Amino acid sequence: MKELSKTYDPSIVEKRIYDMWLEKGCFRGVRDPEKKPFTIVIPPPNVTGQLHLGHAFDETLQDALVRVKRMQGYAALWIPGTDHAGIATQIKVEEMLRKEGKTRYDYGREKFIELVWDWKKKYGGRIVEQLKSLGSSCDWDRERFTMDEGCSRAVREVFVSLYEKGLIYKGNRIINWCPKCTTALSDAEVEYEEKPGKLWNIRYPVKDSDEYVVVATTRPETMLGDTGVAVHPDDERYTHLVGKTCILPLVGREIPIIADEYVERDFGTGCVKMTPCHDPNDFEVGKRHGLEEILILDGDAKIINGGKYNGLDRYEARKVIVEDLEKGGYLVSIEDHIHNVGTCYRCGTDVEPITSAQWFVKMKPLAKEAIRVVEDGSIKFVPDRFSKTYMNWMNGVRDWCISRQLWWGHRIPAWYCADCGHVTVSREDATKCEKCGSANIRQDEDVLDTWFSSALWPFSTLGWPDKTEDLAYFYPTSVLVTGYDIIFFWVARMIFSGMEHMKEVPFRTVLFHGLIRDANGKKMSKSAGNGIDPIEMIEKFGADALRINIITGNSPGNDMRFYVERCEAMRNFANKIWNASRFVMMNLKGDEAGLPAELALEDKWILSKLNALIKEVTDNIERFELGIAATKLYDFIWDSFCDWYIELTKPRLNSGDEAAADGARRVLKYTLIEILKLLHPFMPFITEEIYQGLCADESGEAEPLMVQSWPAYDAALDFPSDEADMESLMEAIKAVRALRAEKNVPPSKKPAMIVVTGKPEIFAKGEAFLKKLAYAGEVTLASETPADAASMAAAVTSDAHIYIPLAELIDVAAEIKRVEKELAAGRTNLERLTAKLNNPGFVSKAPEQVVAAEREKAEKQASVIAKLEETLKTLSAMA
RNA sequence: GGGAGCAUAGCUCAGCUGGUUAGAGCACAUGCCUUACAAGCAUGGGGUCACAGGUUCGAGCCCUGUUGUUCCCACCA
Repeated sequence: MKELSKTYDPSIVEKRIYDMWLEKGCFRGVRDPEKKPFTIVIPPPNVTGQLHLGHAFDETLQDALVRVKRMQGYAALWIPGTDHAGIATQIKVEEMLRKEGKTRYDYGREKFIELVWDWKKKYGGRIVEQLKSLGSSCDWDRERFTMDEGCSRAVREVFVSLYEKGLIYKGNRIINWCPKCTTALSDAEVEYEEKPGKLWNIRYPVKDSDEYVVVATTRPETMLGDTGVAVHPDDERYTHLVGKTCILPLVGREIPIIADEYVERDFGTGCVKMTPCHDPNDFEVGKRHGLEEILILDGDAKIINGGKYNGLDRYEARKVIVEDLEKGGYLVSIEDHIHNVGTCYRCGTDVEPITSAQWFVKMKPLAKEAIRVVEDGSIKFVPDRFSKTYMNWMNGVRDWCISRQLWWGHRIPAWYCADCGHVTVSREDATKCEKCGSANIRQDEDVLDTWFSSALWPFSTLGWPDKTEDLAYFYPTSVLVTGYDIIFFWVARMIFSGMEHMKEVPFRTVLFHGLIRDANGKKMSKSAGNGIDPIEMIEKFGADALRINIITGNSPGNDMRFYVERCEAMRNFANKIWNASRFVMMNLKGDEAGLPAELALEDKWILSKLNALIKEVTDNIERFELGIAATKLYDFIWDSFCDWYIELTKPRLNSGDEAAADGARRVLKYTLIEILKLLHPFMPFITEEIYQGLCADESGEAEPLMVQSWPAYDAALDFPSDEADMESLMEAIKAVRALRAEKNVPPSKKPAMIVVTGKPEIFAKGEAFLKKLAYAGEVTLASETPADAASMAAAVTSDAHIYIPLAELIDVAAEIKRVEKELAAGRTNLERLTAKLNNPGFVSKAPEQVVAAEREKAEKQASVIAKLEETLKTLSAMA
């Protein structure tokens, strides 16, 4: 045993404990045929990122699960790593260059990529260090990076194999384009935002006629790319115009009027301008009708192919074009219109739909298995409602645009032959065209979507595409813990990737958590300045306080608000545990091992409660109800153990009866150790620190708590009747305390107490407790009401009637009022219970236990009422 | 337009399979420096569990509807 310092200082302890775990290799995931594997892969944070509360939430849940399973004897493995985060990282480095007045083009591709790697080496370790400060028990020897050699090989293998299966293709299609990041985006990377805008109604004259059609648009500049006007085939207003052409204002181009069912007759005029290159629907219609495709925006969203408007930014062009339309008499009206604008999820810029040659993953065939495994429960979502979200998306999934016009990322392994035009897609870097053998080939400039590599994470981190032993042992992973906000980006893509390449689910269960918001319920963000830095919380309150704060009071999938005050409360909890442990240890002799042969009533009470706690907490964790488990631990430790049991042991510890004191010491130690084990997954540092002190041998060493085995429920430690007896005593103590508090009797005043009870054997055991916890002087047990009862205050419980002579404090009138109030409440309750018990439906249909419990309650209540009535009678006689 | 969540104490939230008189933290009130802890102890006040129906012996929990609120998906130009 080693003495604990007077106060707990997490900033010193946490570092030391973490290093100890590392040094002893406690985090290592080791294949063991005797054990069952339990695997978690970390959702890789952006390598350039900083730890925020979202990560803290994520990592804490994972760490708690891994630590529990490790203690339960699984071969637990938690694989850490980081994501190269294509756009995010490239933007960061480009921002750095901009400060020097440079762009990536000043350096060129190769040099720029080198700069990013330098940046990664310099700052990539930061987030990893921050994860460690949380106490994450990752196997750091297996740390991975989505662009390391192995992951890159996996990406290459997946790309080529999907290409060979015809599941990856290159096509000219409408994609989302971010003009600021100058790259294509996938559908998932576009965030829609409702913005107030305008609807411009524009008149398009019909050729060789004085008729015209009026079309509406929210983006007038796109008219430069109009190559048709569409009406509904059954719309009689326009049937005579179908087949004719109109003259595009300002441009003068002759464009056909076509009929297509896509058009809603009831919206606006029922005429729609067709801009195949800049609207996904128009693109489809255009394909059906063979409309010309005219691209009018370049990568920076400046006008091209637009005559005099060329070179104007899209929004400048909009202004000028509206002015020109008005001047030309083409503008019919302008209406206010709220519409959903797609914005880039990385930079917030409005995205433009643009036709462009990009690489796509064909989703329909891959979705099939991905749907099946969630439908048939091979993968379980917690909470289950997210499976619905997932299904909706997967059922309507569209092809995934995977090419990005960036430099930082996995370059697409496709080489174009300048001689024969053939595209060589290859696992090895191609040096010649696979068709004509020409060396005049050039690799595709684009890189893959970041999420393409993260989709492979559950198996690429285990060595795939090699058939490694790790892969055979640890795959599929057990649980994936992540926020519901990346269900499409990541979870869905891992599932179909796992099914396609491993023919097996990537994980059995997905535990979704919500977002952490600020105290006002707003999303935390740097720009809003409302972010709370978890590192600051750790420094101030300790990692354990942050962890348990995040875990308690939250149920799976729900968002939570972050309150610094709660962190403080949990720091206080840590302090409580610390001090309780100090108390236990300062009383121990050091030779206590195991439970004593003789257990006192209070020992049986705490052990029985502990036993129930073990069962419940284990069950809760099994069901991923970590918040409930943590709350139960909090209540047990603070209330049952500290506020009651420790106080209950004090009489024995100080009694001078060595056998009795030894019994108390053993139970204290036993219970504390069990508590430390149960709490360890949630508060790993402080529990380990205490355990190291408590269990240190002569050399000052102890096996780490984190590798001890998880407490088990033990039927031999169930003492239901002793539990009830103890609680009867506690009830009496509380009643006396309440009485004293009401009458403002200070603890220094220790009046005699006469306990009238039908259960003297219990109260005989409880005499010392009444003295210690209810500040009693002399305690006398009696079977009859004392003759001078009228001059005493009385605390009444179902098993006892405790008379306290506090003559000078007795205000008969007030006492009568108090007793009457209590009596009224008791009668109301008894009526309720009686009504229930007289209800034949209840008695016949409710389970026996429930009925018995209600009956017992009624009996107790009746007994209390009788006692109160008696008291009232004596009081009345005095008045 | 489709889907989902939430609505419980002054505030923030728990409430696990329907079963006491609905809990916690913070805040509030009163009294205590009781030899582990004032970052503490004890006691107390505070709730029509959004509303309306229904199922059930029994509903905060299950069903239907209503209102408010948040989010996701779709994108009628």
